[in-house]
Amino acid sequence: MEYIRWVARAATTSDVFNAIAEAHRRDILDALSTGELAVGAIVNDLSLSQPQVSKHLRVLSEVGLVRCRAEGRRRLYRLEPAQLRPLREWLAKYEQAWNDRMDRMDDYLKELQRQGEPQ
Amino acid sequence: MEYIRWVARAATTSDVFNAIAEAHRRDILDALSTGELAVGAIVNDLSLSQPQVSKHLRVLSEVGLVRCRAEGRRRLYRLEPAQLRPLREWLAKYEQAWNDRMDRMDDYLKELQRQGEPQ
DNA sequence: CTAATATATTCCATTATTGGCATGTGTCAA
DNA sequence: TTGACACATGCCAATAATGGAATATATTAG
Repeated sequence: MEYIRWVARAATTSDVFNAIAEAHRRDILDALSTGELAVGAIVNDLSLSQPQVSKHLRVLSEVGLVRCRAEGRRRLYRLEPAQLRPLREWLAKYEQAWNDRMDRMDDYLKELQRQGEPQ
Repeated sequence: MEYIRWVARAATTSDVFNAIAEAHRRDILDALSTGELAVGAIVNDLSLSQPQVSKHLRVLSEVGLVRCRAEGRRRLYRLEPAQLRPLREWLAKYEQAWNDRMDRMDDYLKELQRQGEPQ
């Protein structure tokens, strides 16, 4: 009797977090942050191969981070920054923890300062 | 004569972006956002296997997102939210693009409103 | 119509990542 | 000292993700 030992991984649910995990994809988003660009322009700007760029654009497109518009035989991609929202919101949950730490740091510095004062 | 056709991938430079790309690791960070936790507590809270949690904690540790403190035979992990900074900074670059879009949306809504007004 | 251009897609080899299981290591209790 | 407990690590199988090369598709130019 054989048992199944290997379980499928949590479907890579290609989400925004995964999309921006790749440095090349972040580079592409950075390039697009200045405005709409054709695929060829990205290829030149970043010195990546054309299929490489197309594939990364596909991933970015699937999570809604970029949108495409055809102009003649070119495809102009533009950033869709609103889709960074899940990331923003996730990060926001840590603002409090971050501020708390800063407060404690502040208290610590004040304590050092107080101890340095003459009696 | 053989040529090397397969190039090593850009060293996975396990960075913060990769660390938070995994949903389970985000779950762990979320659990730690309430305070220090032992490995066993995370295992119970998230219903993950112990080695699974330890491995994810290792990744998070390597990018500095968590820190570990020994107490007896337990390891207490705590969040190090300051290390989310690269993420914050990267995201900040898109604030402007995001605001611009919001402004345009605002203009658009105002335009709709204006058109709805009687002459 | 044909050729050239721009981009997408397919196929494939390689590497990375994940999770399960087993085991190692350190610490505490009896 | 021995055993139990808490955690880390190593090994392995499966699968995902990346990039290169070739090819398909669509659009424009001549």
